[in-house]
Amino acid sequence: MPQICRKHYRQTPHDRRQALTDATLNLLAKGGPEAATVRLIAQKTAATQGLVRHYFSAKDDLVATAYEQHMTRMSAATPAVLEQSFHSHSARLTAFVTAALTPPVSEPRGVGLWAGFLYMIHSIPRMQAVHAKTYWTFRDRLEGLIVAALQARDLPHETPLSRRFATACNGVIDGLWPEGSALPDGFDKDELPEIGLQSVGVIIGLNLYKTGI
Amino acid sequence: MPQICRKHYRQTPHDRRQALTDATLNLLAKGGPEAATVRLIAQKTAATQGLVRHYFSAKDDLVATAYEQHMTRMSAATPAVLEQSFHSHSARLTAFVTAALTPPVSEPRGVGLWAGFLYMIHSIPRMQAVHAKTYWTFRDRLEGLIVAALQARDLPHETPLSRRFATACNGVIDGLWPEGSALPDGFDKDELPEIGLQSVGVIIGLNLYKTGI
DNA sequence: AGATTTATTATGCAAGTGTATAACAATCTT
DNA sequence: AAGATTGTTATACACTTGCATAATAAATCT
Repeated sequence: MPQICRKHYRQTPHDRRQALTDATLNLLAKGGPEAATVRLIAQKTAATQGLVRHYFSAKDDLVATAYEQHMTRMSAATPAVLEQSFHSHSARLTAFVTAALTPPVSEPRGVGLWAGFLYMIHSIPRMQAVHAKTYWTFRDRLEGLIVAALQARDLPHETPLSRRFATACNGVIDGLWPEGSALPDGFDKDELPEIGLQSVGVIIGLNLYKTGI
Repeated sequence: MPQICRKHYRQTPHDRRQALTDATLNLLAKGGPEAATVRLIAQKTAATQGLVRHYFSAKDDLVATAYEQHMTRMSAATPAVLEQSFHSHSARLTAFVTAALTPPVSEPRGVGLWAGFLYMIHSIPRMQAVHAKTYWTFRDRLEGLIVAALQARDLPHETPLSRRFATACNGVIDGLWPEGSALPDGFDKDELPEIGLQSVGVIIGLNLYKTGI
């Protein structure tokens, strides 16, 4: 039934899928689940809705894929700072915590995405698995850094204690960045990272703030 | 055009509005913005969509009213524990923090609601105002308790320091309860409140955990 | 008791939603 | 170069959404 078709460019499947998931994330972050319609996603990618269906079996598939991609990126961003060499284990921990509380990891977009995905985490098993995996991975990595820092100073670091430390510090980190996003004008630029670093330090009993020893 | 109307019961405007906002909150918490449709809300209340429109000028009005009501309840629940008498300022602070990290304040529902409202906080001015007000009120109340507890022990409590303490402690509180909700099986029952209390204590330099001195 | 106001229902409507399908264009195979 | 495959488009469909309206029941007023 379609009579006239314009010429069109053909992109690689990888680029198309990437563009679609990116557009999904952008729309979700800005306007929530209600804004991320298939038509809008297609439009932002200069594609058509039919194309979306061609690359993803359903909308849920697209959204779950986008979530997976986002979490993977986030998970990779924070530990990336550990690639450098540090003069102490405390400095490594400091860099890690700071990275988690400053852009690009702690961008306002992230809160919108987190909120937009929250319901689906409960209903879509695939997303629940991704969430759990990334959360535990992050916390375990944090725990490892904490243990190393404590060990270097001959401080107690046995397992149940270190796990509590990691959970608490993770809570601080997860608690601070939404504040800045929901109340953009409520805090100074560096206020939240500073507070987070100081809190993490005092929780585990090391002075991380400023000195980084 | 309607021919036959069944008998119906007439409720007080207050009850009707209350039932409608309650149903809105329940649906929002469980299924997010997409699930909170006018028809479903009406159905859960044994009402019709026309009634919704009769009591609320538009869906935004209903949702904003529901949010306002939820936040008001939450704001009232935590300070309610302060009605009792305490033998020390530290004990007051301990009770306050504990209340904020245990049900009914820290119920799983709350996270869903918070996530469901997040976008609207940005787009609907009325909701932004409610959010900002309740947040600052909570933090200020927390700061007041912290100052009192520090003062009683002759510890430093000047303004810029106490504000940082309050922001950090608020971050801990806000960071811990979503964890338990997004990963229901990940933590023991009392684990998060304990960790929160210990963290808050160590941040301000008082041992709140267990002793409550 | 009759009139008026308010609450409630039933129904309708235009717009938007995700999904489905068939025609067409670009690329790959041989 | 012809055929097969796959990417791409246009269009249609059934369904849901929020909102609007007219009829009717219940309550209030005088």
